[in-house]
Amino acid sequence: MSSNIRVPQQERSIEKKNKIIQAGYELFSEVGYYGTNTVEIAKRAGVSTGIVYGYFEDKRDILICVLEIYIDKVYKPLAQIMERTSRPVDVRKLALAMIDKTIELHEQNAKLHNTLHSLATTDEAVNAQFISLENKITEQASKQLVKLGINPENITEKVHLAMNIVQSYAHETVFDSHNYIDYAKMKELVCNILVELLK
Amino acid sequence: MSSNIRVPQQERSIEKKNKIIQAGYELFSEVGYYGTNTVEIAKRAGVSTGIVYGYFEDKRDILICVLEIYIDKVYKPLAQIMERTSRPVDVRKLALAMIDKTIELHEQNAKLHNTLHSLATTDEAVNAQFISLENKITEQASKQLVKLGINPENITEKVHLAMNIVQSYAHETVFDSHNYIDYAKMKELVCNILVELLK
Amino acid sequence: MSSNIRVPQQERSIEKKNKIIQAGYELFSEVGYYGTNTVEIAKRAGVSTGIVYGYFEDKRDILICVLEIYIDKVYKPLAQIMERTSRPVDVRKLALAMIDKTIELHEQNAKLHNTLHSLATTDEAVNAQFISLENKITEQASKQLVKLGINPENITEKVHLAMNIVQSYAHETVFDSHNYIDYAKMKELVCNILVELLK
Amino acid sequence: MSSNIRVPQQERSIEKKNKIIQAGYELFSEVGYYGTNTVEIAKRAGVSTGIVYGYFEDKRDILICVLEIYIDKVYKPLAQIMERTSRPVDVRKLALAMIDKTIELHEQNAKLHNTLHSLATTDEAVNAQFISLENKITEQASKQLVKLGINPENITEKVHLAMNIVQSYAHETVFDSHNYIDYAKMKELVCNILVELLK
DNA sequence: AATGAATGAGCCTTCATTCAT
DNA sequence: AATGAATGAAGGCTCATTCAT
Repeated sequence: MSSNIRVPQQERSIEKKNKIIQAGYELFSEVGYYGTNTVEIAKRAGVSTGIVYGYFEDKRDILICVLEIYIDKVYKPLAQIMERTSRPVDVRKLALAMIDKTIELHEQNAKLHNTLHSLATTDEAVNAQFISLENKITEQASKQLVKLGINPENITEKVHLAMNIVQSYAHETVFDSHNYIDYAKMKELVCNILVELLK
Repeated sequence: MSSNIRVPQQERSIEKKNKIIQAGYELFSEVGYYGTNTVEIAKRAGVSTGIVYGYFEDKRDILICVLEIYIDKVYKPLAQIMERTSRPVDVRKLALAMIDKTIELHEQNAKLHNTLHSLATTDEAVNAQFISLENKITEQASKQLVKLGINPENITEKVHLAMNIVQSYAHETVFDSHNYIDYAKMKELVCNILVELLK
Repeated sequence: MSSNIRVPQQERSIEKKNKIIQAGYELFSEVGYYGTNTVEIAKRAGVSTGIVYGYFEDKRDILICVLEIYIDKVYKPLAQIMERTSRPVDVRKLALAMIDKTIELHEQNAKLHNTLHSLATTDEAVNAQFISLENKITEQASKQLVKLGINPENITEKVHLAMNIVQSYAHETVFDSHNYIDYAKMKELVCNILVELLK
Repeated sequence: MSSNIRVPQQERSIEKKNKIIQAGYELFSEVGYYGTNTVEIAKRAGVSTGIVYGYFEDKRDILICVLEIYIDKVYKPLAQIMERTSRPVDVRKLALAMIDKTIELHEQNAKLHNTLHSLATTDEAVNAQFISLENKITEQASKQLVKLGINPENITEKVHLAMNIVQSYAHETVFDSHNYIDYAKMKELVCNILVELLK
């Protein structure tokens, strides 16, 4: 029963719940969801196995909470950049800021990102969360750009596409796997594309 | 021991090995790597559980083979499109062809793609294969484009970026999760970007 | 240690202990001993988990107390019927009264009865309590019947057997599982047997 | 899936399945259903834990099979006594035979009987099996008695009641818990009742 | 006397892998 | 080369009991 799950109101409890989520965050990042077991999560969080099930329905429930944290971590900084942008917009500068922040976020979360994305294939709730995240980002950015005077024609498609391109690029850069690629040059290309797209 | 693994020379054996790989391919696609067990793979392949370990070292070894097949399936059709393109190049037409083929490939393999990508996070060999695939595609496409008269400046970066953008778009379209997106319009945008990038 | 178990002398404490026993009574009845957990008992009793172990040694100890209550609930009403019977005895009427009361008791306690009986198999103390209950009933009824002028020959055996037969019948009736049985007719047969037995 | 459960056709397999059931039979008898764990069942059966789940869906499934065996063990001998009785019927002799056989059966199975009966409270399938057993015995005995010339009036009720009385008595005797009871005398009383009931 | 969060042993079950045939 | 029954370690989860407050 979901009703048996503790909704921690005391500070200490919230702290403990967060510790477990944090432990899950780390372990899922390091060795994936299936490479992590509940005993390990408990150990890392510094609690007993049993109490984990005092705070979470099951292992998947921890994942869902980790996902929430992840989404917050990713969404907020990007939203902030958009919010803080004011007229007149320097699209190139804005693009650059978004790229750099996305890279930074990816550096911290790339492995978890992959793990979560793969689980989205089998878990509808996880998938739904991801979709909703993209919705939120696209919507917020679109509105803000229009407000800032960007041509509103097909703005949603443009922004969504821009987001994907930036994501792709950040992923590339972080994993830095292709040594024949000049990532600085590529960044410039990405910037150009974004500028062109939103002009 | 790797030395105990049969290298099937007899026709029948090769056939059987391929059946197992095919079964793995299907099951990993349908329910993911961790949702598949070896008994199920054997059953689907129409062989005994035991013999699976006559052809493969372990479950992961099947995955590696599935990955090879996957890579072939994805690489060849795209390479073919490039090969068959001849002067004078209509970049827009070529871009469109690549997009459509990528979408088609994604439609058939998207779930497996996700599964494999996530495993790449924890399995270096899987990761390496993916990187090598991208290398191959980029390299081949770059050479061909140069041969066809496209401006060779930063061609590798351009092609790689183009690839990523197409991938992103294909993924979006196939999963079609954002109902506020006009995917036809977005495709046009993608085409424009590619044309601009490679002109 | 048994010495750490509080013997509640304060009214409030006794009340609380009884509440726990009552909660145990209900839950053991509803879902059996193994289907009940101590957290649930505490919740139903309106006390904390911890304090349960202030009043009881362990979960089994609660069971023992529930058993005592159960025995009282069953013994007293039957004893009363015997006590209140006076000369001249109408054996048929008495038999009927006992049958009806036994049915009534069974209706309220049949599931707990089963649960307790099964535990008697593995728990000697539980078993002893049951035996002692039957002893008490048999003894009291025998004495009373003799006092009322019933033939004392083998009276203990007769009474004990009569008890068992009534029990059996009550169980049948309450669970009413065999739809081919005319329970009213069977009741008549039981009555006849008892009358014949005690004449 | 039930389809994954091996239906053992090979002799060896049947043997092994029976060994597991036998182990369950013994352990459930000795320490009850909840006092038995699957590792113990496997150990006693001389097999591994895993293979238990090759033959049975889960622990409860073993119970169901044990129940089937139990029912056979109880039903067949009693049915046989009825079958082998021929005209002219000596009801007292028949009653005695049934009593003695019931006692014998109880001696071997009383503890399991209790365990199963208690589980019937929480498990509808177990309960249904018990009811069906009683149905079978009653029906068969009734038919046979009528065939043998016993007065058919209310025969079902009479037989069912007789069964219950014999059961009760057997239970008493086997557990021999009341040392003030002369069980031989009581047996005589039971016989008288049965003779009277069926005359 | 009381709370309820915390503990951790133990349970049922799964599944990659091995082995007797 | 092939079978599929068998193994047993490991995982998720529960719950009687304890303990810090």
